Amino acid sequence: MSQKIESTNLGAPRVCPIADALDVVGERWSLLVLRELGFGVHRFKDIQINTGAPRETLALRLRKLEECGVIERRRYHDHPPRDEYVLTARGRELGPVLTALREWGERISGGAAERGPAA
Amino acid sequence: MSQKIESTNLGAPRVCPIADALDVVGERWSLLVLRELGFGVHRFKDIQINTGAPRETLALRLRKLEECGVIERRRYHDHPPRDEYVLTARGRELGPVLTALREWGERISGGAAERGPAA
DNA sequence: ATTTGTCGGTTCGATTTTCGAACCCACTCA
DNA sequence: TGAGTGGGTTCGAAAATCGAACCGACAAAT
Repeated sequence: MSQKIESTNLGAPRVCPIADALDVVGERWSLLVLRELGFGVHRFKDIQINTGAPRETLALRLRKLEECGVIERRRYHDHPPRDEYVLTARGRELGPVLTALREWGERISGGAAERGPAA
Repeated sequence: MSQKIESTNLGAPRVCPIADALDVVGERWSLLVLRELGFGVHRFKDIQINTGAPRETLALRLRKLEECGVIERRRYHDHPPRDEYVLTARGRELGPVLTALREWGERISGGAAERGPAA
């Protein structure tokens, strides 16, 4: 971040791909959901326990991520209908975000690193 | 993300550096604030306009980021007291997160890339 | 000299989001 | 048969965010 960018005060919020990305994955729990999928955890109950997300919020997040093409559902049981969730190619492209967050998080907590998704 | 990780259901949310990182920067507006500082925008009013954050929320975020050692205040005027905000070394280490988000955001929106902070 | 405008907040009620408890139904298992 | 599981949904409570208004110390305009 040594590159200096002119401040841009256009009187309106800056239009920026970072903001676009955060519109999709910036809500509470979304990135942790994606972390779990990357770890190979795909079922609602498991995602819910591992992230700590409340079930309704998790259901909302999964729905939104699916609508945005980041994840998709796969039926693993028909009676009753049971879906698991997997990353799409687009979702997998968020790997570098998660990796960067993990590396920064390791620095600030200085704790034991947990094996995470490789970029 | 080709590496397969065993699911871990310990009955409690997973302890993970990603979650630690999101505790610091995962709140609404925080990463956009850091984006602005990386762009060389340091003053409250400018950050506020460029991010679109409401002023109270922005004040809260700046305070928290300062407490977490991600940013610091610098006095640029004494009467009245006026501070601007700069990234600490720790804050600059979030560059890869912002870069990864930008790159992903560019993919999903397919729009014109805006010059952003270099990692 | 006076008035208006700017800045960086703070205050506060309204709105939105998140949360936790309870409920639902279709199964599976003891 | 009754208890448990899974993936939700419902709903009121709690928390977070928001937008409007206010504040005081200046600076700029008149």
